[in-house]
Amino acid sequence: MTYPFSTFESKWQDRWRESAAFRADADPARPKYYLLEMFPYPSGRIHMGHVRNYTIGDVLARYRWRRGFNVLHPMGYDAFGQPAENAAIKRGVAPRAWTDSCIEQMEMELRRLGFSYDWSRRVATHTPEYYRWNQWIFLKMFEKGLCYRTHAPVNWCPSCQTTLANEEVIDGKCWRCQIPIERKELEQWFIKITAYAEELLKDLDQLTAWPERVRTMQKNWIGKSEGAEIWFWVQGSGEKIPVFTTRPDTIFGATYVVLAPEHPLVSKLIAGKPQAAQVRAFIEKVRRQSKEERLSEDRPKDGVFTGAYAINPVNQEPIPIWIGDYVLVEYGTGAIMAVPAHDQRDFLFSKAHDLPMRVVIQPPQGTVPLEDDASAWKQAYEEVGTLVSSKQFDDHPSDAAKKEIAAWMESQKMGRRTVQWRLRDWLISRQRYWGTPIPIVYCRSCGTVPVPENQLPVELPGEAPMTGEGGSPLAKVKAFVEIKCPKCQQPARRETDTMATFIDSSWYFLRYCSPRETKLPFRPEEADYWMPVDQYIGGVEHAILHLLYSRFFTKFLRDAGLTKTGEPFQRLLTQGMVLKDGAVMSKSRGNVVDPDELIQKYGADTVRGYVLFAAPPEDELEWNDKAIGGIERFLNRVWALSEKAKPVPASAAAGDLRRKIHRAIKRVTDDLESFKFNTALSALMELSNALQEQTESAAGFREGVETLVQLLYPFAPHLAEEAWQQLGHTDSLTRRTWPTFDPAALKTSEVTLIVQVNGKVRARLTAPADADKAVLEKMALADPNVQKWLNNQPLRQTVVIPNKLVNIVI
RNA sequence: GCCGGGAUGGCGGAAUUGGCAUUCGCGCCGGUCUCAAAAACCGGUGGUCGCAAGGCCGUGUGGGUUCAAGUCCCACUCCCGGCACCA
Repeated sequence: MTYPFSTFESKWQDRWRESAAFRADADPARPKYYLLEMFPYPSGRIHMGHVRNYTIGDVLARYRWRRGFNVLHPMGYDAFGQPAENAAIKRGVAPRAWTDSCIEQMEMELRRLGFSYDWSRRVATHTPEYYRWNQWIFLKMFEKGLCYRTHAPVNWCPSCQTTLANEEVIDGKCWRCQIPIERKELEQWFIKITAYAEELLKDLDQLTAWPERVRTMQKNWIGKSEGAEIWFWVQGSGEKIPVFTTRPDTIFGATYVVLAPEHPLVSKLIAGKPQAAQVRAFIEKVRRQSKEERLSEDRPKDGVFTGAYAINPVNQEPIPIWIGDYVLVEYGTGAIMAVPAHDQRDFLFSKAHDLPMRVVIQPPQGTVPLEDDASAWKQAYEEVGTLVSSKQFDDHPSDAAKKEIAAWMESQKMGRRTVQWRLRDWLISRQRYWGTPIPIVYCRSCGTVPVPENQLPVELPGEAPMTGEGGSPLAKVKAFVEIKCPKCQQPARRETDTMATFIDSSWYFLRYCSPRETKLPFRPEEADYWMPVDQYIGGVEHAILHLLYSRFFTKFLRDAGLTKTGEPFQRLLTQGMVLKDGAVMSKSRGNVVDPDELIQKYGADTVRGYVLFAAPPEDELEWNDKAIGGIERFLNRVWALSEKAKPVPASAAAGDLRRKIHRAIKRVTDDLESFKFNTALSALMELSNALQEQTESAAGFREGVETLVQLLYPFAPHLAEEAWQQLGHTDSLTRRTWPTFDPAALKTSEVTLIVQVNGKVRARLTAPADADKAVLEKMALADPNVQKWLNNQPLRQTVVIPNKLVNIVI
């Protein structure tokens, strides 16, 4: 017999909604708490990952309300994206209708879990009221020169039929469909996120309440390298080859230069040279290779001599210019200076093509010097050391020489100090229908014209032919494409690509602050009150993509004067995945557990309780169909206790029971502050077990049950509210002040100490709390068990830790 | 290769931050109730030796510090995640 959850869960959900229990309004007089969970893509039904994410958020929101905070806890839908469009292609449903019905279904299921959202702030990114501000922000960026359109090699997913940002390519595959991406040369829109690279990197240091893992991932992704650009002039021509290096200290050891096969200078260098045909054949060969093939490590480094020479600026030495497949055109300057003695890749290349090596760094004194004959080496020496054969820099330590040589070369106009980033500008054009139209018009006489602000939103047409055969569907909608130029009124064409949907989610947390605002994306004064998000919760799969873009957007909007916040998310909790049989739940594996079915069977509180109890929030959660029964039994017992306590008059708890009650308050409170929901529930179970052993006439029985119900509230709010009412209260627990514990109540008059002999537990003794060290030592030595182990041997040392232990060393 | 995280009973996981290893829950074993089963409730449950009292061993491996180590230090193994011919 389970407790009658089905009769009261919906009742409390209705009551919370009718009383607007979780409605939040900006109120500078009250401390705010902005709690946010990553909003879902409306796929139709919620899955266990959603349940876990949103349950964690709900526990914290309810707890914060009860701690007196003004809590902003909104929910919405990240509603643009490919699944809706794919459904349209497959089944002929209009994306908007499909999306709207998915939202409806999802919201019903979310409501059945009793989450404490301020539903009045709901946003959905596919509405013109929302996406017009994507366009508005895009135009602001365009004004500031942060949006540009250019012809570039881009990532193309042949299955999704669209371009992708670098962040959307995982292991050379599309993040959405796992299909290997291709390179294409296309004209596309980019956002200059690299303009914020330095700040995005630097501010990671402020994010001390983010998981180290996420900060490291972002740091790696941004990839800052400090070094120098060095200019090598081509012998007998006016051409300059800039190379980037992080090791200017090795410049005197540069014995050749290597260009990427795609380097723009190649054709000039080989013109009229006998090597020309061979070079062209090599470039053709490289072009035919896939990116993975070319980048796979431990394959021999292939290359070819151009016939041209460059001058090493520091010693005027002519050195050969090669082309090599290990040099990437998209990083640095697409060309390198090769120092085979001190770079492993150059070392391997020089071995393969019999190129000269020169040692310019010797290991620090006291270690074995390098063999003079470098041809016998097995690998390059990449460590620090002392410079040799480097003219005026001889005997300088290599790490200091990095800066000295770079500065000297800058003064001699041989190059400049510079920084390279791995981060690329963000490609945002998508050749898809279901997204925000890019608010740009192309005019024959005026060129690229931004749509004027007063003409926003550029509405997405309700229908477009979607064939799945590629090409932007909007290009086929005449009424959309053909327009008069906003500047000269001559016939012009609209941009027909849509924006990457990651733009939608890059500022939605600001929109929640003023979800119905019509003049601006959000009201600055409201954002100033609510922002930053105090606690953000979501999956670690967004560690780079969404979190990096959101940080960038926030910084841009700050610089545009709309918000004072520079970092959107103060604290970040990345919840672990929900697994079944050791694997992520998926339809194709057939290991999906449907949350809604479980709610029917066990009730929302049990499902919530289980996902909180089964594992710490950051860890993976292995679903166990049997273990959920443990939570069911626990909640049943709480229900039974509240029924038992109903007729019992209040009486003050004392002694042991009082201690257990206050201990539970302390533990649950501490655990909520540090997100240890699993141990918080353990503490509640212990209190419940302790009450179970009491008769209802025991002093403080009612107090114990009432405390249990109060502490259970954030985890199982429906049951707690119902039980609270059963116990004769008329107020809702939602706004009732969180219980506090009395530190004095935690103390006991007697404590059990352990007695160790040589570090092993040999006896236990009961002593008054805070007893004197000498007294405890005496008691311990008098214990018969201890006597037996001491066996009259002389004592060497005795360690006494009051209230804990006595350790006797013999 | 570089960076980040981890390894504790049959299982999920605890351990007041150096002080009784395994809270709590699942599973399993035994019992109560029942014609029976389920549910519920009660008891037990790291390994090993022992009739018992009790002993010995035990937190990935090897060493160290300490009266005392899951926790600190050194060296390693394996697993998970990120980056990577990035110059």
